[in-house]
Amino acid sequence: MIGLAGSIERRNGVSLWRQIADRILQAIASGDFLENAALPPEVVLAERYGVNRHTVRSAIAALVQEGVLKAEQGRGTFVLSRKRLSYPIGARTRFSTGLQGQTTERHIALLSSSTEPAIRRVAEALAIAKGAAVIRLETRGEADGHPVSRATTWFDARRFAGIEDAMAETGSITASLERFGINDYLRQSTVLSARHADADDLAALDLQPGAIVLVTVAVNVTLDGQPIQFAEARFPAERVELRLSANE
Amino acid sequence: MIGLAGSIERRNGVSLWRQIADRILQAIASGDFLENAALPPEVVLAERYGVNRHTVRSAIAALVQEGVLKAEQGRGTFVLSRKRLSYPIGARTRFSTGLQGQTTERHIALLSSSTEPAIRRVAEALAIAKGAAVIRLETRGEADGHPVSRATTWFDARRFAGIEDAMAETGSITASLERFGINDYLRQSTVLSARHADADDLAALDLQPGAIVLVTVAVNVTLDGQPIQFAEARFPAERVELRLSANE
DNA sequence: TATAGTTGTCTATATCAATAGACAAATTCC
DNA sequence: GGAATTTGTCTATTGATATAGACAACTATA
Repeated sequence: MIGLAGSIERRNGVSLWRQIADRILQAIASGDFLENAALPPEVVLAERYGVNRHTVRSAIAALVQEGVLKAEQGRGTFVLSRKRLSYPIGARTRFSTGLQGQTTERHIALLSSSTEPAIRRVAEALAIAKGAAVIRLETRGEADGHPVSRATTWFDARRFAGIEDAMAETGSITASLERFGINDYLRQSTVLSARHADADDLAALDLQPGAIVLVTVAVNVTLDGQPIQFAEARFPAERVELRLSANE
Repeated sequence: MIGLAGSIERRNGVSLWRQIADRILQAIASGDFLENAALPPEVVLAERYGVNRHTVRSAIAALVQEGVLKAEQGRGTFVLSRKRLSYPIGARTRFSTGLQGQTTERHIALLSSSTEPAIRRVAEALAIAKGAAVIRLETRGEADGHPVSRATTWFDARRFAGIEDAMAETGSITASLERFGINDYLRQSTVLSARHADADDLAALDLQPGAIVLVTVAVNVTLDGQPIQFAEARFPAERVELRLSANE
């Protein structure tokens, strides 16, 4: 459904207020409301969704808490935050350059790093032996101070020893790979899915529980096709959309 | 998070049993369980997620209802359904050819059609005047008898008058466009997001309420760049993943 | 200054969600 | 046959979710 409409389901394990909050977020993110625009009054929303006014209030309260809406007694409820960020995905997907023009500042924060044996899917993606040592980086992408992605990245530990230090210093995957003599790389494959955010995502992305994350699982390769990086990234669906560009 | 793990959130508007059902679905879809494999016993799952056994039972009951699991008293609970379908997206995205090899039969069912004035976003996408007549098709993609997508598609009514009949006959967008002299077309842009399924999606895709859908908004163009089709498609996240291929 | 329109707060009630414990029923395996 | 394991059913209790109605507090404007 496009727009604010679409009906609401009961007894599904998702509370009515959460469903309504989702709808409102969706409408705002799709640009159905201008910034600072007033939402329809609570009574109208309640009637539109066929629920009690208090239920609508719960949804609004959650979004106010989240910083998306601002309620003013006597006046109305107003939209604070803007459209979703549009994150481009293609052969030359790069975090920083992808958000140019939409944000003034962006970087990748290294949350933690570790060395571990590769589980099957990591080993297959990187074309190394199962159980071989890999470096795992836990990172968060930030734009203008807001978290926009949460990623887990694996590198072959033999080839990229110390890449965690490079990441911590530079805040950029591209810059870190340059230190290992890789000046260009391509995205070989991306697989896309979606799910509810787990506790880790919620904390790192500053989400309200119940939020949805888009999940990309990707392999980056050198120009001659050698896999160098395997990553699972989570994007908050209410703040980010993914744009697949035909060119590149 | 990769796997069955990842913790559970309380007081978020999404019930615990729904969150656990999501996790189990995710794990099955990612291939963590073979077909006919036994799930860990309820007591184990309850401990793993830190909830009461009855809560796990609610999650399992929902999945049994949905046809994903089968519970047998005294024996265990078993996985019925298979891995997710992997739907490729690229410059030459086609419904039928994309699922070749994964399914034996697929077609697009026309649910309804209508002619209406173009709203702003449709007009912009098709590069026609706002309010100009467009044909809207409501369709469902089916593979081996199971619904895998639900789409709303718009065409310029002047250029594609009667395309709804072609769709009803052929069950294919590609075949229908051929009747209008279009033998090849490219996907110009795809924008990807995710949200909870609304009532319409739930019914058309045979989903349990609370399910998540992946949403693609795409424009198809002729080889010389003329927009011919604008579409919003919804895919059940628990049954379909989107694969972005580097080539094409 | 009234009045209409809006958000905020309160009380009450019913249903759903989650926990807790106990035991029955079916299966598997010794 | 008997023990261990597993799912199925039942009762009871607590807190979250949703409905209902009434009224207060604040804003804008006629």
